Amino acid sequence: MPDRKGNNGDDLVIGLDAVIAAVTDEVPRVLTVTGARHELASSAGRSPLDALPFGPLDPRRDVTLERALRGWVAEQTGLDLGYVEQLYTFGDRYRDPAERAGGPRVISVAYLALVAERSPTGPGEPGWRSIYDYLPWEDWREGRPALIDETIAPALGRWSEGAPPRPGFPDPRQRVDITFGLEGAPWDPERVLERYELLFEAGLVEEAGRHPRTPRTHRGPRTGRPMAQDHRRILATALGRLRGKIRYRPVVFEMLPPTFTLLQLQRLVEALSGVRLHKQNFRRLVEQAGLVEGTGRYELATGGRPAELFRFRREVLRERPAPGVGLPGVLR
Amino acid sequence: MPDRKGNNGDDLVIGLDAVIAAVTDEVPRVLTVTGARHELASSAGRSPLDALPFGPLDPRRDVTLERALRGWVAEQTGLDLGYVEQLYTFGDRYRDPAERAGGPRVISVAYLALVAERSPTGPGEPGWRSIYDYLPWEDWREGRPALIDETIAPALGRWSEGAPPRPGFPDPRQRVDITFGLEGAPWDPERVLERYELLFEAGLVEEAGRHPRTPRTHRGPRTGRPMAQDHRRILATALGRLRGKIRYRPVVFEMLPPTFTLLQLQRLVEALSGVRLHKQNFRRLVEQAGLVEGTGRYELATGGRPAELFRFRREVLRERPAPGVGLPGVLR
DNA sequence: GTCCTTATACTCAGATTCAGCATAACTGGC
DNA sequence: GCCAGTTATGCTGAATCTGAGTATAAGGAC
Repeated sequence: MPDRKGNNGDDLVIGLDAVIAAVTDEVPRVLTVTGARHELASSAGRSPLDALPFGPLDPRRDVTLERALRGWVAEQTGLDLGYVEQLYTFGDRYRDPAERAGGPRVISVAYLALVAERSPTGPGEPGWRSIYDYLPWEDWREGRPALIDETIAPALGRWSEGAPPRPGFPDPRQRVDITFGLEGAPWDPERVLERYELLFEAGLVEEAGRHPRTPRTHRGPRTGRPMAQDHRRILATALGRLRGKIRYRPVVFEMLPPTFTLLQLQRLVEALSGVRLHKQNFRRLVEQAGLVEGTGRYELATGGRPAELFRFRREVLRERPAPGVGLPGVLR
Repeated sequence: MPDRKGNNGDDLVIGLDAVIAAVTDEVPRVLTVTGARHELASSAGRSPLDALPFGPLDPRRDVTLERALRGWVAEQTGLDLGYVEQLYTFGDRYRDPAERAGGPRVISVAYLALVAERSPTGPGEPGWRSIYDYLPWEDWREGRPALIDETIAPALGRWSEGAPPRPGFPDPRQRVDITFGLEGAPWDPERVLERYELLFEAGLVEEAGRHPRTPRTHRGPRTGRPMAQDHRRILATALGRLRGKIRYRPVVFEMLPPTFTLLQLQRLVEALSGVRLHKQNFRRLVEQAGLVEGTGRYELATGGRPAELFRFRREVLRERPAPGVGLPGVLR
């Protein structure tokens, strides 16, 4: 594989970052790579950080950004991506630490891809890792994570006392409660990015310490597994977007086999949204939205009564204004 | 103003395109520029096309993409942008026709900005133009636009007969009906981009004819006012996104004066979404969502009973999971 | 068979939405 | 001052949707 850098030998590079998500064993996973090919500039002998798969754009050859992404993902991991959507373009200066050493400015166009998990192959030690390893406060399926009560809430409480009030934000104390669902405030599964950014501001993620210009971080406990560069921010963006999207577009079916039981579908949505759903209501909503149709075949290994196998009705994709799985019946 | 090109003298440029939207006189408008500074490469003596304001990124100086955008918008138009959000990054090859003549590959990060309309100042003849000049089929406030029945529907009908079936799409006839709300299908205000792309595929917008690789376009009647490059596609993306967003985030208040009547607010939402709303229900929804609070002052020049002036309750921005104006009571 | 487990059908109360009707408060014409 | 016209605002009843169950079905292990 030639090292075709999207670089033009000067001071600007466009990169394509991929958040490739799958769910197995009710764990939402993301494909990450580790190792030197991302020159992560860890000063001391720190172990190399996990990174999202990354590929350059070749302005001369790549016809579209998305096609370029599909191309190098296939090359590097052997994965043939199905559903792909553009997420966001990240371009802050110094988001790649190498820029400080005179490296080129790197603008990354991030994409979100959904696949049914398969084993990737290829160089760079790619592997599937739980998204909740990186964002452990996001999984509320077993109730509020202990991490929040034991670590995050106290640390944010201390931070909010000394935090300067910011224009456009309510007072920091209230902001913490609302963002993390404390003090009776409801938990909003979609505010993933807001939560990550609050933790970053409060110095509670390792990445915050890397930024020299960060105002006196309180150096509280570091939560979650860190990633290279701003990749954890990108991951948070992706999870938030995905959680929002499943409510109004039927994207989750991309992550399932052609036929599935309704409980499989429900567990998938729960894994991604991080909350539990009411079974009977979930079934009702999915069925009467016309998203699925029964096949007449049955899954027998349920541990109980056999479950009918359903398939996704692809027709609805272009049929109704806004179907989507919805989150019917979030249990509180 | 120095001609600081974001270009690095080589084969790749990052540009920032701005869709700056405002509403006056119940007409949603977009700020456009015309003229030679966009070297639109019109071969013959065609009049120069309207374009979105565009500025380069200086990789050495600009700290963030958004700040760069705010900077040159202020320089070029005198506008101080309030609400700004990143829209999408456009990077197809040849989206800038100058690329064919050996020009650099231009990747554009498009932003959506909302302002209360003011007169811009600056070079390049900027001006506010109705968004529905460019996308006239999107305004259903007076019922289905005659343009659809008289021109678009017949032309798309002819096209759909000869169109090749595409994988993942239902048959072309059905796709046309669903996308444009024909044959009893509901009109979905948010599918702006889908509609533009369908018209493009069918050769019903002028831009389609510019692409040499477009498969035999049917050369039907050209609808809507064309724009430079792929700017009309960007505008369609922006309008679709905005229509979706007002349903779940209270962004429209950025486009209003500090105090306003509920009818002003309703007319604004109607102008953007392109449909009429049920007055009493709109009022009820907005009020009980806690989005506004009365000021006790009244607007007398209503032509009838005076209307109370309200102000936006900024607190809700970080309060509730998902407020937003919503489209309560779309009249059918 | 009994017990355990999961699947699926059905119910019922409460909340929300839709579509109006009714009334209030102003202006302008006379 | 009264009337017609206009806009604002309050309120209601039906239809629909949602939340949280109860009840029943149908498999496996023993």
